[in-house]
Amino acid sequence: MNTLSYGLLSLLSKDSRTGYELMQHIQPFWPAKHSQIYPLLALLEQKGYVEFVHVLQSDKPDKKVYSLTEIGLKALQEWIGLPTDPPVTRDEFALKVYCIGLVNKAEAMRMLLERESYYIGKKERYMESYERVKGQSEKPLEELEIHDPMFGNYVLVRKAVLKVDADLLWCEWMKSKLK
Amino acid sequence: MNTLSYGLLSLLSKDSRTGYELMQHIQPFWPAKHSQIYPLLALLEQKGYVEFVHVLQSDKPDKKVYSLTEIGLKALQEWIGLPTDPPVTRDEFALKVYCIGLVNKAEAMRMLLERESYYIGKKERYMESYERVKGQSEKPLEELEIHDPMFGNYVLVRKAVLKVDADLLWCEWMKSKLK
DNA sequence: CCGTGCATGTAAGGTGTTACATGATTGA
DNA sequence: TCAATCATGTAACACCTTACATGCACGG
Repeated sequence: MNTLSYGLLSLLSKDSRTGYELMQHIQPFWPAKHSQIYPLLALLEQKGYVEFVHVLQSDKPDKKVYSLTEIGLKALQEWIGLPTDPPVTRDEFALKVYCIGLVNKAEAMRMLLERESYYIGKKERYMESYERVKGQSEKPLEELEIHDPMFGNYVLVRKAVLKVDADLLWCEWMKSKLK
Repeated sequence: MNTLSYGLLSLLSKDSRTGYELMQHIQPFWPAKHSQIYPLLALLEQKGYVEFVHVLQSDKPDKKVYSLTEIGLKALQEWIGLPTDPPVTRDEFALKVYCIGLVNKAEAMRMLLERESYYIGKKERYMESYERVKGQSEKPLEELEIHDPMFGNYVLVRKAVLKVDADLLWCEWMKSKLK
């Protein structure tokens, strides 16, 4: 049972989902391709942590809708209390910034602006998520507390926005350094 | 030639270093173990991107001090201009936060405080790096510009501090949510 | 007509971690 | 005395990405 497996259980603790949907929704937390997820779902099913129903579709391909079982829920709850690995980030851009003196100012500025617009796009998508969470929540977001179903979504969107704001602040600061 | 290989060239563009030192200094940008670095250095040497001298030591084990060659520098400069992969972060804690409603408030608070003290420790280490950079720089840091040797270090420490401050801000905000 | 989305799966290859191997010095 | 640091390397395993495979519907 690796972290990705528990991540899949985490998502399934809120909604029943297909492998395809799980693949899409786990990206912000733990990027993974479908080729990694489908075999893990088969394993989780073997262990009895999840079960699925076949749903036949005529226009689209048939699908398997997975849901969490009782013993899957127990495994998930145990995992939450266990020691948590520190986050790991790998950023190719940081390596390039380290030796940015090897290129001229104009080239460095071009790279920075490209990265900045990447962060701007990310921020836009986070704001959309924020609106979606607001729409799906019954209470105003500030009143949500730990046992509300949208609590996790809410606090994680907040985390993502704070992070991308820090990145954008750094870009702004960097631009003044490259003038 | 993968990203880690270029990362090693990036570090070597500033100083000649042993594999062991490269392993230590690349951690903040691109975490890697020595078992991954030593074989890559051998490959880079085969390709002529780096060269090394044996340095015999009596008290400590002998070492190989690697440095960047002319053609290694050219390869590095070309890579900088190439499209840059987006950063990838995998954070087990975020997955747990997503379904944090499965545990009680006290347990959630315990986990949050643990993560907060992890960030506090990180911030301390970044402040130490900041002081080290300040000590090694000839000019005041605010006056450094792109072609100064400490520029990369300076702007990356700044980036790391902004990031960890955002994380600590989120922890503070979360604590009020769990009261 | 061509690409994208939906939906599942396998195979091969590249990347990253853990463990094995050695051995002197230094500090707790 | 036990662990950590320095210093290199290999082997086995786990994890992740890319490519192969199929096929219908829909929009540009």
